[in-house]
Amino acid sequence: MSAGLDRIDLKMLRLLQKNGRLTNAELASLADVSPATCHRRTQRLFDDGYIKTVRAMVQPQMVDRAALVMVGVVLDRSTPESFAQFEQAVSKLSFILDCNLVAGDFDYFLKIRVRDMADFNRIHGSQLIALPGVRQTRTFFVMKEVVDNAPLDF
Amino acid sequence: MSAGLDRIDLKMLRLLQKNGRLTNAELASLADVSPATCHRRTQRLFDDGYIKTVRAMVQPQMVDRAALVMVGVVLDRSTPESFAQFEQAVSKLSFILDCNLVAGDFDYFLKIRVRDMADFNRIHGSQLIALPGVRQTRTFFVMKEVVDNAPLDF
DNA sequence: CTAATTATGGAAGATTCTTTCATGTCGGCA
DNA sequence: TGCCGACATGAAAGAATCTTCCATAATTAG
Repeated sequence: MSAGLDRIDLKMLRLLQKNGRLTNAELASLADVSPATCHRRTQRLFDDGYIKTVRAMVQPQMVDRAALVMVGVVLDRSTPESFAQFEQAVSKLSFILDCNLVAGDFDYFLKIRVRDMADFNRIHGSQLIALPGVRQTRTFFVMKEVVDNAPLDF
Repeated sequence: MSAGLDRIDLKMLRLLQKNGRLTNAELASLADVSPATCHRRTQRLFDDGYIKTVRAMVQPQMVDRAALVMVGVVLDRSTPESFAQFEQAVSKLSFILDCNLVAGDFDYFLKIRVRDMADFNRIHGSQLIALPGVRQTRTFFVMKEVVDNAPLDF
């Protein structure tokens, strides 16, 4: 698997992914190492970039972002400049959770969270179709979230 | 906005979403409350379900999951039983990060992380098309991740 | 086999957590 | 207005945890 990670590192990564609030003492106990070693190893996992951040997963419904929408986007032209312009504009829209350049019938796929359908319609009309170089969008309203942002399995 | 959350709660939620490793003392200082109050409020945010979990965000490349794929799925029949069977099977596949029932040309959208394209092809042939009730799948390989799992804006 | 490098756990001072308690704030009600 | 109850707040202090130092053990290179 990944160079530089032994069995203990992997165990710690999995534990921290499941529960980022484990204290160093708890993690040490679960990973069968001393608190001192655990502390050093955890620091290394952060310093070397194995863990990007630790994030509290806020329940969307609780902060009025219950509606999830997937949007396929086709651009006018498939030039690097067109792509770059689109991507730069997308990065400034905070309601866009995912934006991926894909191979297939679309150029980009967006994952968007908003308050409700009315909110999405407003945003679609005013901000999405106004993104640079957009020829066409196809909207897929999410009716049921079966799996949402599952932890990485490794 | 959300009932039961004042300005301080929202600030704490945003801070914890950005950095789930903030100590209580740090969070208290950033939110301009005493550590005692901060501690009580944080506990309430967890107990009342505003924060689902805290998760270390593991860099996929570092654990050999560099390939991202979006898959649109169409089922044979649109019956509740068919949907339920499909969803139950999907929930057991740990490489599926997102699974959403959508309105539009597909029944479901999947977001999948694997090692590489070869790995996906193997999984597609052996596990995806074998899911119960699948009539057709359409695969969109992600060529560039522009925005990946951005924090909620609220 | 030896030496150098690296990793490990115990120990201890510094920091932080967590609870208690007295005080302060707000809204309802006579 | 004045009183009361419910709730929130910050200071304080014992308990727990963090973080670093150090001597030792394990691993690797030559």
